[in-house]
Amino acid sequence: MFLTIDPADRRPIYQQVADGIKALIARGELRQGAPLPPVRQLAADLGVNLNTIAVAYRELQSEGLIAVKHGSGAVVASRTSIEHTDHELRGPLRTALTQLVLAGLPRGRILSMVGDELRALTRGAK
Amino acid sequence: MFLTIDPADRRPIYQQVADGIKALIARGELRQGAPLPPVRQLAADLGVNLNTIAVAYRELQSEGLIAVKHGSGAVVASRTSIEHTDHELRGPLRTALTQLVLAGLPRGRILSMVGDELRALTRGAK
Amino acid sequence: MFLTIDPADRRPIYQQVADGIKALIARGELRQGAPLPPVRQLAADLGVNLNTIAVAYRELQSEGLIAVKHGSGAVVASRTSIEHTDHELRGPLRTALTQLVLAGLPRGRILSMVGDELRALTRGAK
Amino acid sequence: MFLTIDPADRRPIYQQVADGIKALIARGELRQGAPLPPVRQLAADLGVNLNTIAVAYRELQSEGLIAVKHGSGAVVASRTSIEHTDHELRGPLRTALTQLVLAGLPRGRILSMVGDELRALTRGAK
DNA sequence: GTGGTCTAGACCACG
DNA sequence: GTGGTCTAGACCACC
Repeated sequence: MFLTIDPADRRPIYQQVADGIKALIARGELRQGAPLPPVRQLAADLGVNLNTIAVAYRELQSEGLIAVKHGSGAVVASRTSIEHTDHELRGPLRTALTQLVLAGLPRGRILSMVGDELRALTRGAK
Repeated sequence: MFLTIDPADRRPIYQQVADGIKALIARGELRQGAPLPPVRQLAADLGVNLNTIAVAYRELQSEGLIAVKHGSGAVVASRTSIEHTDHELRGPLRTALTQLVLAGLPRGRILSMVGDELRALTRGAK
Repeated sequence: MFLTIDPADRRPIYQQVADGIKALIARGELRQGAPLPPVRQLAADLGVNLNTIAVAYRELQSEGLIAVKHGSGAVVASRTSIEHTDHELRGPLRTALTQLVLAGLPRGRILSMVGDELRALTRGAK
Repeated sequence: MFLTIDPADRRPIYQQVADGIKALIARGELRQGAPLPPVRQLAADLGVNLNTIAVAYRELQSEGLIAVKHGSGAVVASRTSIEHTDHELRGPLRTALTQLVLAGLPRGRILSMVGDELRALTRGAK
């Protein structure tokens, strides 16, 4: 599990953890049925509070991305697609792109950046 | 001024307002020197407290996007580019794209979505 | 924490607090990683409202001088240098020196005053 | 009269005008008894409201730097030293120096900057 | 008229 | 316990 916490990141820690795991799933590094590390271990590895990890797992579970089996840990769910409205999907994308445009990046540079990221994300999952 | 507050959005209201104005600037709907609505009016329009808008304006001012002239309102600043590290720019983009991939959208669909948004953002600014 | 509010000072309270903390950091009395007092405690100590301190902390955070970790307090950031244009730096210096000259202080007296202050500021930071 | 208004400057306009005139006096470009431009003319030259200039002149008058003779305009007063407590003088100097130190400028660079400014300020007045 | 600041007090989010 | 956000309402500063 390659997860890192960035103290400079403005997102709360639990969100960074949840987003990080989502990225691992999207990228195919965590496949369906694969076990997630125990809450206690991940908390120790990242040096954060146990509750923080628990909250992250709860978010993933409520989105249907992982299945938590009491007593035997959590595994990646079989269906790993999240239901979202078009509005919910476009919002963050628009915000991210706005930031890039305001930073003065030319359109071509932005598109190649998107291509890079997208390639990294869809490589494992094919 | 087309700004909306989404109660379901987890960002604080003042952030939604600031981001919304950033988008308007990036999109060219608010050009350099254009006046922003008075704090009190925008607050009334959106049905929020005056202070909430004031916080949004202060953020925009500290980022150099708007110039607030005490007593005569706020206008879009002449230089509207924000400095960011590559890391700060890639993070939100990666998160947004991850969400799209997890939603099961095919790569082509994502790329056309990005194209749409980018076109809307860079149309006005030429 | 030696911070004082001067009612005769024309700067707003939150600005005095932010400037005071900047001085403590510049002077090395608050080193990297050192915890800042909780918002509520500092507010009580200075006899001002909680929000006033919160605004000061937000300014320091947006300038990158402190890192605020939600739920566990604020600490002095690891990189504590602020970016400024030469123009932004010279302005306040010129204004301050003008005041000294107009007060009739001889050049030698002003230079020794600057030396005093500078020594105090760069002593702790080595 | 070489006075400029900087919209990016956070000081109110009347303060910029007053400070600018103080600098002209300190630098000796405006000597004792020299006439100041009429309020209306200066307002027109700078493109600001008439009241704004009036407020600036009022500040200069209350500090004893200029003498306003009803009907015949304002002139630089004969005694152009301002009474200030040591505290009032050191405050702005400390704030300006703190900014320089936090910007990461080495001590030598700061001292030469002070020397520059001081030389410019005391050149005319000797 | 404009924006800026501050207070008191409530409630939420995070660790 | 920490900080964050929001409200209502007051008063001030600027143009």
